[in-house]
Amino acid sequence: MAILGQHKRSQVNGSFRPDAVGKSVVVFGWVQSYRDHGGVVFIDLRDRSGFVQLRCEPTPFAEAHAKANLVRSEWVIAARGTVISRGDNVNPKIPTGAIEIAVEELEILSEAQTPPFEIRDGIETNENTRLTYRYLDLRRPELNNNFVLRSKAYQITRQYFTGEQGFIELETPILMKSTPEGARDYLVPSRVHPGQFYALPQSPQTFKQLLMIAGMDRYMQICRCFRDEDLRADRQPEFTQLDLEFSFVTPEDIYSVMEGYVQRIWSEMLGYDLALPIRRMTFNDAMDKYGCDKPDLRFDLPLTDLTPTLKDRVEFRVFVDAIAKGGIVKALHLPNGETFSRKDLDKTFPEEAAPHGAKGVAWARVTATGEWTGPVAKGISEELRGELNALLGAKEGSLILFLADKPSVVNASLARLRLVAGERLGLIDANAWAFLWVTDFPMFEWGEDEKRWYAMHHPFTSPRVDQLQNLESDPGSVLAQAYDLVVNGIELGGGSIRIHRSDVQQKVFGLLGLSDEEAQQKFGFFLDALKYGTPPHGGIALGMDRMMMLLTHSASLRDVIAFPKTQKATDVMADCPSDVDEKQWADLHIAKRRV
RNA sequence: GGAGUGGUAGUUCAGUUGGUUAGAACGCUGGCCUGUCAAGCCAGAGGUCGCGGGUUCAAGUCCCGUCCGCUCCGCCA
Repeated sequence: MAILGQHKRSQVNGSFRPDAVGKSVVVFGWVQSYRDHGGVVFIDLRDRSGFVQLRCEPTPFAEAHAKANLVRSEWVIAARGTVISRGDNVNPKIPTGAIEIAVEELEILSEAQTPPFEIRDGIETNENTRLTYRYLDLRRPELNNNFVLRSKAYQITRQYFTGEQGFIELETPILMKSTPEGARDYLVPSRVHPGQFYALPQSPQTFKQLLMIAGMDRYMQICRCFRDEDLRADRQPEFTQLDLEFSFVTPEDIYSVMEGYVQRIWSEMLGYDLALPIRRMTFNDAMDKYGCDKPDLRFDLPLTDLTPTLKDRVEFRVFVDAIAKGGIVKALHLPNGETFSRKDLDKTFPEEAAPHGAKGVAWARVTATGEWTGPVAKGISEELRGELNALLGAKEGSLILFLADKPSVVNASLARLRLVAGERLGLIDANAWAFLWVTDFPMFEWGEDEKRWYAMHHPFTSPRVDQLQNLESDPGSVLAQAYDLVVNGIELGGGSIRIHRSDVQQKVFGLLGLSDEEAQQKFGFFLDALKYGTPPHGGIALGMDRMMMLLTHSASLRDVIAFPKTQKATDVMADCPSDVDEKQWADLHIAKRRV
């Protein structure tokens, strides 16, 4: 007689507690492990919720016991029996450890091959093997639980925005128009229109703005976005954004709604009480003090610009040359400098800084009398040294790291060294949450390669209204009404107040090197729409994958995406991308190029 | 496009200066065992050393090329 069909599942396996003792129950699951004592057989039966121990004795249920002798790891079985107390044999290490199920009937639903790796937490397995057998990797409790949490976060998100804050959830197209600027598009060839292509959205940017023009007022979507760029531990080619757009708002209104959101999420997901308001810092301050636009503020260790102090007063060759070429000299002051060995100075630090363009890392150690030792010491007068000690707060035992180069290299290198040093000095509290709004980004950055301005955020971002007059005369000085939300040094999201005037939008396109004709061809529909009564509006998008990475303390995005891609953007399980039939090529009017 | 790192049993790894039959742990298979819970004890099976080429009397080990995973730079409005 079959259990499935005759009986309903009583409860999930991880939920059994002493109050269930005496109940007749039916459970389903995978065999986590079996322990055959010759007589009694114990089976740990796992499902998504955890596992419960089954006890199979030869009498009086001989048939169930005989089947229990056959089962192996990862077989799928059903069991019917009675919950009993374990008496003196309680296992305090597991939630269901006070009880077990005395099995009366056991049914084998599915046998299983021996899996290529054990389905347990804490098993180190090659990423390639894990991804090839992703369905088995996902069966591991730790990974499995990430997706239970992800589902919970989605539910809280919808409740907060659509249930409480007046947003409506709307969908935007996946097949859309390819746009210039920004990341490389994934393209989809059109069968109906030979030689023409759709693009997958990098983000639904223009559509959500059109929804504001359409009077939707507040829009929310948990949407998939696609960018055909190279991958990182925190970057996948397809990823999920919480996409939001608000009408009739200032940045303050958006900060306020978002702060309420992250406070709610961190509270309900982790029981963490986030103090509001979230700290703010301008882009310029972030670059100046921390060398990057997403500083990890779980610890301080600020950078100090020494250029004005050193200019014309220093003989150390590297500094002199850098300043002469228009570069800068910045320092990272590390208290407890004795933590760092000569090997760190000669090898670790230069190797960490090199990928960011640094040709070397100069250093000085500070003695009890305020003297310096190390390569920099010679070129610095006693007076200047005293000034620098005061400026940096350096005292006995301090280590000072110097970088001299063009600003981009100095900042990127020292930002990296700051993280390395913070970690080595034990300054990073793994349980801390350092939230930060980075504000006042520049509108444009200069691109040397094509000798033109690029939008730092995106082309729809509004400049500060009081700087509109400088848009053409001095684009580099104009600040954007843009903001990023940073958590522990990770960019969780970003957004801006948008341009809602057709003439300003056209002017910005012009600055980005789009002729009126091109602008009309690429964005004509959008420029037209702006002319039909556009509410002032703005929005933000949060990376849901990155947020789950933070909430689950995962080291990689792959641990919070069910079916992620490898670093070469492939799916090794399904073997994708792959060849397609000649017929498909023909249907799409595409010819293979001879290579 | 570039840099680094790894690829040896099903899994994680060790493998010395190039030298006998490539090892360990876990897993797997069989046996024993009625209170285990990462069960225990006994026995056993299991290898294209990523792939191709080269040097050598001899290559897991050295050289060249190539493929794949991961981390990073470039790239990511």
